Amino acid sequence: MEINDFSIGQLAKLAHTNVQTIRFYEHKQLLDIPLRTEAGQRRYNVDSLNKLKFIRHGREMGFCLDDIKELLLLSSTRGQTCEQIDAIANAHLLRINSRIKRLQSLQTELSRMIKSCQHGEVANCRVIEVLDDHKHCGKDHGEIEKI
Amino acid sequence: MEINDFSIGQLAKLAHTNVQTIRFYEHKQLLDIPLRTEAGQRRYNVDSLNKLKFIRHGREMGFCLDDIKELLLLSSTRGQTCEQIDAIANAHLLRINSRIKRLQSLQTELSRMIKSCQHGEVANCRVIEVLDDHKHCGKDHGEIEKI
DNA sequence: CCTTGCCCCTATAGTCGCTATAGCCATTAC
DNA sequence: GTAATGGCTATAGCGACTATAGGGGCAAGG
Repeated sequence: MEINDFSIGQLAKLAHTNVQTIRFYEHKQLLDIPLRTEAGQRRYNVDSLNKLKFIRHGREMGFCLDDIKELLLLSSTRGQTCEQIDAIANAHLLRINSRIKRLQSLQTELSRMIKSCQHGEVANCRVIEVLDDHKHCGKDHGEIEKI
Repeated sequence: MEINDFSIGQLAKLAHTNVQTIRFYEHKQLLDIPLRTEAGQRRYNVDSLNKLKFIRHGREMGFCLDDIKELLLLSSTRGQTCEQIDAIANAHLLRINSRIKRLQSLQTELSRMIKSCQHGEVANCRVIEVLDDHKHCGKDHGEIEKI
């Protein structure tokens, strides 16, 4: 394997990704269309590897692919201020914050529910009671946020 | 609208759901197959409504449909202990706890990153730097948990 | 009588970020 | 010769819906 010419399998190993994911990113236009060998196999270089690693880092931090696409674009326009980059990061942070809040209130509700269950018969099970409960019905049952 | 015979649209309103979701739950066998009018329209009663509300409450608490299916089943087997119910709830609580932890560490990392950005040029942007960073490469890049 | 509007029906595709499968081709080792 | 490996494309699957296309029935208004 030369340092600047590897197959999709080699690229996958180097980036700790798997092969289908790379083809998927190509399809989604996050990775450029690579050169091909005569036999039709994709060939990559260190630039592809760096781009792929960038994408994976972004994913590890929870950015969606659209954000990452934008970040990739912005990151290559050296010479401008990073306002837009910061905006994307900040928006992401806000999403994370609200998701944490949502999960924490679920956590509270769930543990209270579980604690108050007497572990007796199903008929008296507190968990079922809560789920059966219609007290809160008719209120704001909008979208159920992703948890 | 009689109290014990309503259309899918009426049921949807009563449960603050939408019509397709009801058909979807039927397809997924969470709701029983309803009776039909001569014209082929679904007809529901209060039992269907209660079951649907149960499902929605479960979803609001973050249970997945498989869990809810199980909970529905267990809730109708009156006379047994609620061990299995508690197990489902506890497993769910654990999932929520670990998701909170994951999100909190992302939160920390993200806000540190944003804070340390000097809001200058893209070339020096701390956000891009972190995403470009290969220090952590080669370590445990397993699955990316859902956030 | 005809149109408009509303509600219902089925079947199918789209979301997101992959993962997995089927079925094929090319290279390499034995 | 043949088996293993790794590449290719195209397509389906996950979860929990949502949305769309294309159709039918029924009542009120013109």
